[in-house]
Amino acid sequence: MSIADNTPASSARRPTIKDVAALAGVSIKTVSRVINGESRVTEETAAKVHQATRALRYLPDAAAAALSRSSHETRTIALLIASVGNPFSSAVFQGVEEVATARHFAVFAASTEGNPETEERLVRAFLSRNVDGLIITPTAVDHRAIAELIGPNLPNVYVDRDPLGIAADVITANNREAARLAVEHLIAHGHHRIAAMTDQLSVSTAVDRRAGYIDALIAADIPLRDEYMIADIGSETDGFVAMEGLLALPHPPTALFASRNMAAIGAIRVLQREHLEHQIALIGMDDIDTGDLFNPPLSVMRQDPVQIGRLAAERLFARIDNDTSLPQQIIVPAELVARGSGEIRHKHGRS
Amino acid sequence: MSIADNTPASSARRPTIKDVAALAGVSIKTVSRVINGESRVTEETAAKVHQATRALRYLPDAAAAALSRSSHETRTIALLIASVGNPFSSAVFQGVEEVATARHFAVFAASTEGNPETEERLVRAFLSRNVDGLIITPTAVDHRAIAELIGPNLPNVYVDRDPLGIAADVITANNREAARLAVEHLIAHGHHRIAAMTDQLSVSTAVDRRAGYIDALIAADIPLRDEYMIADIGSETDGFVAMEGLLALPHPPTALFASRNMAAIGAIRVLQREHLEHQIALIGMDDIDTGDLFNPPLSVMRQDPVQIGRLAAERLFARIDNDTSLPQQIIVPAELVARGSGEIRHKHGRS
DNA sequence: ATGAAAGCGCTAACAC
DNA sequence: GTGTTAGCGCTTTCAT
Repeated sequence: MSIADNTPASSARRPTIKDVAALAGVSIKTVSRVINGESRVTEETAAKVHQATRALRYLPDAAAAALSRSSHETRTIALLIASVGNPFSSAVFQGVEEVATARHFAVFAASTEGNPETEERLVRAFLSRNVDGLIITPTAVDHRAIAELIGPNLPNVYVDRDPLGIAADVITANNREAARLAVEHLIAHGHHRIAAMTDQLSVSTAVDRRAGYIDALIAADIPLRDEYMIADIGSETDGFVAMEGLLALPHPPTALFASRNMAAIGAIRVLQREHLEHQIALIGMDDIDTGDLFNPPLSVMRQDPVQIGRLAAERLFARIDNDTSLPQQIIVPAELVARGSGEIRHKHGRS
Repeated sequence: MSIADNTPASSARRPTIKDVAALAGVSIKTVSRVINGESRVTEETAAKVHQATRALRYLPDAAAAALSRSSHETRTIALLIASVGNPFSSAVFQGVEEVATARHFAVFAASTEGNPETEERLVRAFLSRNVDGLIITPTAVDHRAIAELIGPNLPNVYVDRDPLGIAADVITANNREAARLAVEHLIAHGHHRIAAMTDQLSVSTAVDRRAGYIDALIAADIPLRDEYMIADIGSETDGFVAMEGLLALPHPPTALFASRNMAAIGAIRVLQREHLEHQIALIGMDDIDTGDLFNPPLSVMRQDPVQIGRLAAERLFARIDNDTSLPQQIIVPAELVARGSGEIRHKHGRS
């Protein structure tokens, strides 16, 4: 150790396979064999290599390995969700992560925030990073451009909504039926003046849930009223404002089907403020985990977003494993959870 | 086009920089220059290249680029959260994503589920994938091994909890003060018999919040009671069971500080079942977004996990940008949100 | 059972 | 302004 110790500090560099080979006194190919568990190596040689990797804290460079591997697989998938801040999206992520982890895949997750430009930017970013597949919550636009971008050879699966203009694997809830059941439940509790709040109608789930609402009313011979069918609810504030509007009608509804959790939350805030929470029935869709603690406890059509995520990941891995069957549409049924707010009966006599 | 068209289908392969160069009639280096916006290229040449990239739907291979770039940066960071299913973790993710997206970085996100082995496995997986930095929610173990794994040159920042045994950038809430304020608030409403639920005491946040609870009691000359200090609450069920235990005491508490949202939720379920929700005061920590809709509305010390995520990401990017200052401890204050449950006064006369 | 050489897709360094 | 060469860290192919 000289006074001016200007050895090119190898400590700053991450060790490479070369360093391991040098320390173990073998060729890099042998190190590669040991790391990848190819068996044609002596116990003794393998031991030397293992010792060297541990001594250097060597971790293989996955990107370099992927590059040289003929398949180019990175053991990485991408997940595009609506928003990291949305409990539904998080639950989907949870399901995806569960399956991906079991397969030793890493997950890139990002939010589109419903924005098509963001969606496309993210798809490009992840394609560029050589993901082995994509799970996408589609935004409300023609998805042919996205599909062309992804190309015919890279596995991709859609969740929550049908992508417009393309045939692909899709995992969704039984939106239309679930909405119909919810509204039938309200009708069974004596309601005729039933309002519905949905997302913007360019989103397939909104269309489907609205259709289910209409199905139920028609089946019960209840005339549709335009002023009860509120679309474009994209935030709690939208739900809040819409509920205020409903209450201001000459004939306000006696029940509400809120087809998104944001809509339900906004509406409940108004109902509680007006002390109508025990007068007007409400069924949400998208569960809120603590809905049982609300005043009154919130009845919902409970989707199973974790399961949706799991199934999406399983479908994706099936494609990654070269399943070439036709695109599948998988439906995860929602179930009615009656906790109170949806069982408020219509009291005849209110205006 | 011959009858037996067995051209090696170039359509199956992703186009490379070579394909673009060939189509544009230039060298690959020129394509590289155009892609990376290095200016020393004729307008005309650039146009040809752009046209070729569009025609082939070319996307550069980020991994190969990173490998050849001397810095080896991948514009990718990793985030280890407690659990994707936990709203607090999701909010942290939201803050991180916001900042990362602005810097055009992609985010690997994964859950440790509080498991040290999982944490180490994930760190290895992400190091191997050449992330440019890590944001970690530390599990309750000595982190020197993890720190050695990461090495001295890779930026890493910790969130929510102090990592044990190492000095590093950490972003946390003001856990001790927040807990003290919460308990003081309960004392100010006439309570002396105040219980506290915390996580396992190997987690720094639990220790700090418990200390704040003790601070408040000591300052008010209220004797500590072991049976009121419940640790190891790791799930809603734990909170539920603990609350049942508290109610079964000879002298049950008249107020509760629930230092995790799971604890609060479990406790409220018991209180509602026993119709005590308007008798026993409760303040949570970790906000529940819809706590205002509970019966009664839930008072909390509201942390700002999105802000914690943002600050963590900003700190990480500062390190990535070669900030070499000493490790920083950043505190994000929690604020008292008084919505009702925490303002229930002690009614003298109850046993 | 082990190693040498070529090359994955790209950028760095240097030529012209 | 543009092209050539070398090489990032690894796996593949082929030799020994």
